[in-house]
Amino acid sequence: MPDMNLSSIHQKFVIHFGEMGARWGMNRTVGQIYAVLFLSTEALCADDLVAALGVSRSNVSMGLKELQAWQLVRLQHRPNDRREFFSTPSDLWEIVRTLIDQRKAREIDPTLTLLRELQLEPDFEQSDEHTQQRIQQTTDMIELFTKWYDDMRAVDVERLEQLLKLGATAQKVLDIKDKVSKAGRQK
Amino acid sequence: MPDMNLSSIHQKFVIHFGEMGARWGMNRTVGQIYAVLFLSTEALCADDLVAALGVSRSNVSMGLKELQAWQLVRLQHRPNDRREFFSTPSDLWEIVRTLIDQRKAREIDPTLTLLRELQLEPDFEQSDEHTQQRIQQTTDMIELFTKWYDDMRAVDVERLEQLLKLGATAQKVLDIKDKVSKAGRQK
DNA sequence: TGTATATTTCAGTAATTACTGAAAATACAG
DNA sequence: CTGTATTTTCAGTAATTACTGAAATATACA
Repeated sequence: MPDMNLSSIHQKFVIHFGEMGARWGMNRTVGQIYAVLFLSTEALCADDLVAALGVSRSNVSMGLKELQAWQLVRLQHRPNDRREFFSTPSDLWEIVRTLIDQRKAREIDPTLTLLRELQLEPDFEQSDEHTQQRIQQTTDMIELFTKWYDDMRAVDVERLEQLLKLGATAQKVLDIKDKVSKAGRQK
Repeated sequence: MPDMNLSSIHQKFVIHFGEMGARWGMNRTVGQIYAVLFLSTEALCADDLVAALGVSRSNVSMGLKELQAWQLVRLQHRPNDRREFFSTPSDLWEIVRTLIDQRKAREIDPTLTLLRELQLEPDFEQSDEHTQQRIQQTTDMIELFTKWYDDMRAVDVERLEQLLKLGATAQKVLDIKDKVSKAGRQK
């Protein structure tokens, strides 16, 4: 329950991010802290967050620690002030990239590792065709998406937009090409 | 703890999916049930899963219900058998699509809805420039990815592969185009 | 309709995760 | 060093989520 002087817009945003926090692999408090920082014009210190959210100081401390582990916040200092101030990157695509990176590291990479290990086991060749295929196909699909994303990672926002829009166009072009060659074969 | 006659490969796979289940927005049992079905050659009934996983019948029932809510399993019947048998789609890209759809519905769509609502609020215009920008940019980025994914959704696996590989190529082409035009301007 | 089989529901309990307050550790100015 | 401001740790507790067994419900068909 935010009990500070947050505007109605800010309040709704923060409460929503709190609710979503859990679904995004964090928890309510972490989500809310992030929401406050994301909308804040300036960097905030732990006590600002306590005031904004009405949770305990220790909870904010743990939340900030987790956000640092996610690399989603930046730490900075002010002259003649020993408190730590936190902010979020101003570039949204950078934030999204970090989020994808982190979730990939937690949700995809361990599975890819396991799948590769399974394929190296002596038992693998002995297991039934279906199991081998499932494991092989899953590995391939993860690798396909991973490689694509690695390419996108490097790119800036304008370029990202170009590339994603291009995907749609390219698909149409390939569709037409396909229809033409099929028609040719049939006649 | 799987206590049935699962091969070493199957066991490791099932245990891993159980551990990951929680990170994927399900829980251990649901993840394990899915893993068993995913590797199984044939459709399985609830009691097969009880035997394979050593959890209670009711737990399996709830797990299957959840997997049905996710639309990740298919229900089928056998002649002269009133039990329900479950299987997973054989097309992996279909499974991945369903997974993305579901997680998008749970993790992205509600946020997009909120962001749009916030922009329609009378207070929105009054709020500071930074807040307006953050909300607007977030909306735009979600919509960009959503539109791209909607295009990819329709496509089959071979085409998907083409398109994702194309992304990387297209990027290189755009890079070169960029360098050339920059060089031209500088000289 | 009755009976056997299969599935679901749900109250109670176990396990996990989140949060707090108090104490400990850290940082630094005088 | 000493004192003060700040952050972290952690044991205890609260809240949430997962799981079980028993009872209730549903289904097929004799």
